[in-house]
Amino acid sequence: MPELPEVETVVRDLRPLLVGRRFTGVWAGPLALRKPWTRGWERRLTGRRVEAIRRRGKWIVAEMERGDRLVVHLGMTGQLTVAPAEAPTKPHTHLVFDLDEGAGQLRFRDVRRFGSATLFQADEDVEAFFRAAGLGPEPFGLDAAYWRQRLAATARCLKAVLLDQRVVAGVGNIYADEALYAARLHPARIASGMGAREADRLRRAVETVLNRAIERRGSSIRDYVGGAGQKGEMQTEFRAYGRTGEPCPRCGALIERVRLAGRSTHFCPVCQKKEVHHKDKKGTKKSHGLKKS
DNA sequence: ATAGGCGCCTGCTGGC
DNA sequence: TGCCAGCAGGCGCCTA
Repeated sequence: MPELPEVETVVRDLRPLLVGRRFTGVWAGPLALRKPWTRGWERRLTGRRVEAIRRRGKWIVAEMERGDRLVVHLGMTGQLTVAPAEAPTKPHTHLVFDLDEGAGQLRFRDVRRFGSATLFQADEDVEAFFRAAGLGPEPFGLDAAYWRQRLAATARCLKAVLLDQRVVAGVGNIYADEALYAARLHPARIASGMGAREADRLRRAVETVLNRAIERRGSSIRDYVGGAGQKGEMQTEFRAYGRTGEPCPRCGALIERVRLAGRSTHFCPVCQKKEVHHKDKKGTKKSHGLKKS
């Protein structure tokens, strides 16, 4: 569920609730998450203060005093929230951290258990972990050359490239579709066949879509909530994702759904042309006015 | 090396 | 009403 905007919202919500607080008790349920929980974690975390919390791609990193790093991934249905200690614990809650000074509890809930929580000893270990996974750069402020180069280097379709966390970290299925729609690029286009201008359209569309989603506090379709438990609003602004059979907001053609890179993919078959237009040679720069009727 | 497919989990929805 | 296939915001492992 959570892509970069959702994870960013969680981190921003949690920051004032967690930073400076101490874990006074730690509990883990019996069901395993995606990665085995670190041996001796209760002892290492109990009594420790949270110094900072940050995001990297779709990962959440809580920086603990004395160097330990708690690294959380929300998978598809993960929720990381602070709640009052007396609030009922919902089903599928797998980790609970008691906070000092009546600040409540940090709780990790995850119905499908595709999420994970891992304890590292130091920042260097977290960085080594991200490096081993090949985690790519954050998608903001990248130069055009980076996109052009990464797209040129692969014969995969655009949808697959956007979902690849090694190319750019943080884009998932929703925002891949929304960015391709905004850039008017067909998701099945082969990445290496992109022109420089198209590559730059995609670069800008990814940034624009993600920034807008952060402003709207992410998308809540089913499970997603921010760090204080409230839903996001971006789902009301989807142009392509989940709108199969509805009219395209730009041209009125019906949004189609196909399967690409193993994922449901939504696009407008008219605005997002599969074949490249060769008409933008020199003279006809502003030819987009022609596609009326 | 790289690209595609499957499995991991649970819950919900739509069609028969 | 009931059942079951299909689907879901992600990722890692296996194979060709």
